[in-house]
Amino acid sequence: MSDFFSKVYEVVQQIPPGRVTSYGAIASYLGTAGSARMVGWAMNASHSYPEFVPAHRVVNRNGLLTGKYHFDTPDAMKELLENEGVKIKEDQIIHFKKHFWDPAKELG
DNA sequence: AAGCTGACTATGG
DNA sequence: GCCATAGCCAGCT
Repeated sequence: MSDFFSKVYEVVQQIPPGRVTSYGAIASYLGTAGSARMVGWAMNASHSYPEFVPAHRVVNRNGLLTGKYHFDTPDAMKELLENEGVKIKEDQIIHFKKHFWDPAKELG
């Protein structure tokens, strides 16, 4: 497992319940700004990671649940978020900015 | 081994 | 404000 993937998982695991962040924010925090795709790719590969990775708390910059179809069911991502108090409408997080969790800001 | 792909984002028309 | 284009780079075929 490359360092990049491990670091992505470590950051994602530190996202508090009810909070969300974006692929770009994580990439930027890891010093690989512009490689947001790799963060998404890491999520795609998170199933092979030995620990639980709350990939549902990572969405695109618009708060859109673009990765919902990569879960067991298309509604799994939405239900997980709503279970944590995050409202979803039309596959988009309501008050996204309010729930946004910036790793660079929260983790220093 | 060489190319394609993608859970993204910024930019320009 | 929506559509097209272009960087990004690791894994998969």
